[in-house]
Amino acid sequence: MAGKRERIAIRRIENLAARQVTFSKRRRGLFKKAGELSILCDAEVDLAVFSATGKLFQFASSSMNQIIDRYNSHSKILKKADEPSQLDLHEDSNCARLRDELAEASLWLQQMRGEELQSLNVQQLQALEKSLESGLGSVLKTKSQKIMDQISELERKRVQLIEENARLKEQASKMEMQVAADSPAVYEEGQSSESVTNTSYPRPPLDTEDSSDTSLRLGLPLYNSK
Amino acid sequence: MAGKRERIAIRRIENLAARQVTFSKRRRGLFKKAGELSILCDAEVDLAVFSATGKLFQFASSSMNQIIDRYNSHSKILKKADEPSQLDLHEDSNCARLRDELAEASLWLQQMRGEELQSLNVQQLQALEKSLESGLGSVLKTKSQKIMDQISELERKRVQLIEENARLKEQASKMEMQVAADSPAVYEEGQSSESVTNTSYPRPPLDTEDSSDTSLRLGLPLYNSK
DNA sequence: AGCTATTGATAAAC
DNA sequence: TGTTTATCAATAGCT
Repeated sequence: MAGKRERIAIRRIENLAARQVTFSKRRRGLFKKAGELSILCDAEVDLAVFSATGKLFQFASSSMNQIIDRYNSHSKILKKADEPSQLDLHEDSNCARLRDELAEASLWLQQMRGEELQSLNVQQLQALEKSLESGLGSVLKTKSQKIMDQISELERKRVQLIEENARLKEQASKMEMQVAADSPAVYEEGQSSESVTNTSYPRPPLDTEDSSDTSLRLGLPLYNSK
Repeated sequence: MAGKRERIAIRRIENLAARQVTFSKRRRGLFKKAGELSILCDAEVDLAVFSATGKLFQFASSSMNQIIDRYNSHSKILKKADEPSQLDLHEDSNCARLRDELAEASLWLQQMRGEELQSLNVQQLQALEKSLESGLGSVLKTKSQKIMDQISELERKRVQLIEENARLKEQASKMEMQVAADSPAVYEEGQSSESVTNTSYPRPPLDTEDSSDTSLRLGLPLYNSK
């Protein structure tokens, strides 16, 4: 009949229909397991899944997140029916206001992230676009400034090191001459002479420790939580 | 050896040790499946799990949520750890968490608007930049789509009106001929003839009512989601 | 949407 | 916590 199942690699399913079917199946499985974990282990589990088409599916074991669900789907009615008194009796007006504000803020955050946009009209979308462009501009400006600051700081440290290096080389040179005066037969001047010359034309390898630190913070990601 | 597995009922595991073991195992399983779903189906998956002791575990498939994790998890953990019993302080902890969440959301909204950026490091700024670009892309896409939809709708209505206009003009023409037959001495044909001709070359003023309606929806706000 | 053969998850024991 | 094993549960490929 059916079911010559094979293991599948965990990478994006290219076929659209197959991807949608798998999404539907696995999503239900995930939500089921989320619910089981919250019940079995007395844990709070908040789960949100956005399909590639932007549709939102949400699970929340806590009452607070159930409130946010109100904005999105049907789940409120179901959850409320399960525990009607738990929530309604304990909430004062202050709490209710907080919830509303949070729900609104959440919706705004979603929309700034490009989700839940269908309910907005063209003018609202344009306002959002303007806001995002403006924010992006500030972010880019701040980032540039921070990077420039780091470069300046790096340059300052580099100059400092060069000066220190020159001092040290001069010191070494003096000591060497002293040593040479004590035992004139031995020649070891070549290396230190070259080093002193180099301080006039500083080269990258000099500030090894400092530059590696800075370049990490500048460009490369250190962590990936996924 | 080991492993005479039995099915278990989905209810709170009373034994603490067993509950913790199960929490650890099932949590890992849940996060694994969350990751698989996000990759396989190109979906965004955000998952947060609080243990009964208040420890937070989070998974997020989007870059922004990864940053949110790092940015906020510390305070969340501290806040949660302060609450000893969830039964006694259920109401208070709810409110406290609401306040925390709201504060976090507000900060994020500010930062997405380009404010309060100084506390972020370059890496966080870069993630924010990426998120804003992504959101902006979605907004532009949605806006374009909405505008195109409105144009299509407008075109559809226009065609409809042209057809209706043609029908009406034909009808009028017939009635006129009838009238002319009744009183042949009176000449009034010029106007109607011109109108019929015009249906072949539709002009803007024809769809007055419809175009004003559409331009309103295009440019001016009709609704406000708040 | 249903149906199975398989893979995958995990309860129990160490 | 990590490992192992026997079982149960989820689901890939078909219809």
